[in-house]
Amino acid sequence: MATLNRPGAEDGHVCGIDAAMEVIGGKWKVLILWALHEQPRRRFGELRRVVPGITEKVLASHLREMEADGIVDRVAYDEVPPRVEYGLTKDGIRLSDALEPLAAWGRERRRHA
Amino acid sequence: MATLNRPGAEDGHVCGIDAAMEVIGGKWKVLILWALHEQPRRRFGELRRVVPGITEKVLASHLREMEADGIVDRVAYDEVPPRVEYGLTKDGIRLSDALEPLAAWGRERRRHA
DNA sequence: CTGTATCCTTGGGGATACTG
DNA sequence: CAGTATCCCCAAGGATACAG
Repeated sequence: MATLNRPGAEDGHVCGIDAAMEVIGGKWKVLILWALHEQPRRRFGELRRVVPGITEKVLASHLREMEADGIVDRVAYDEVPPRVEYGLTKDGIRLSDALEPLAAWGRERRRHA
Repeated sequence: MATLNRPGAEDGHVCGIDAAMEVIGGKWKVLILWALHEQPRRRFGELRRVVPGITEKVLASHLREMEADGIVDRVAYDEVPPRVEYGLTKDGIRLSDALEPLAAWGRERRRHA
């Protein structure tokens, strides 16, 4: 187990979790991650449908941030009408896998709620 | 793997993760969790020191929310000066364990950053 | 279809002072 | 020591319109 006030944490992170939290901290990011983990190569409009309640603007900005964080990749096909497919990078897949125990905890908790 | 648009998700949660995210979503909550996982029975002032940057007000409100969520327990001793000790419930410990892979992901990512 | 561009709102969190 | 009580701020997110 890592130490909280570990010497050498000059990057502003005291443990690995908060570094991860910065990446998945956006309001809808884990849902987007989950959607792409369930089925990759999803299109923009598809994601909008599968993540109910999100607006175009927020979906777009979240996707862009996740791209910048190296967990989502974007493939644009030069067609008309335009087609864009989103998927997970290797790192995104590993993140998604790392999220599974947390998801199990949430499911379990809901069962007993 | 759970389905995103699972029928029967009338509680507003589409998968287990977002239920978990609601619990750990506060800005400092994972750090508090981590601190109590490392060493339970910590006192208020101790937590304030070990979670650098947090204010009294936010620490107090976070602790109260985590208590309400059933992951933190609070024991007040009737002494003067007052003494209060915070720890994790069973559920809090399980949550903390479920967070470990995520922490590992964050640490790994920092190594390669 | 896949997005920008604007404008606006809200509540989570910060600063500070105070109390039992 | 372990917290409340106030006041305040601002960035994340929402609504809507428009564009290539």
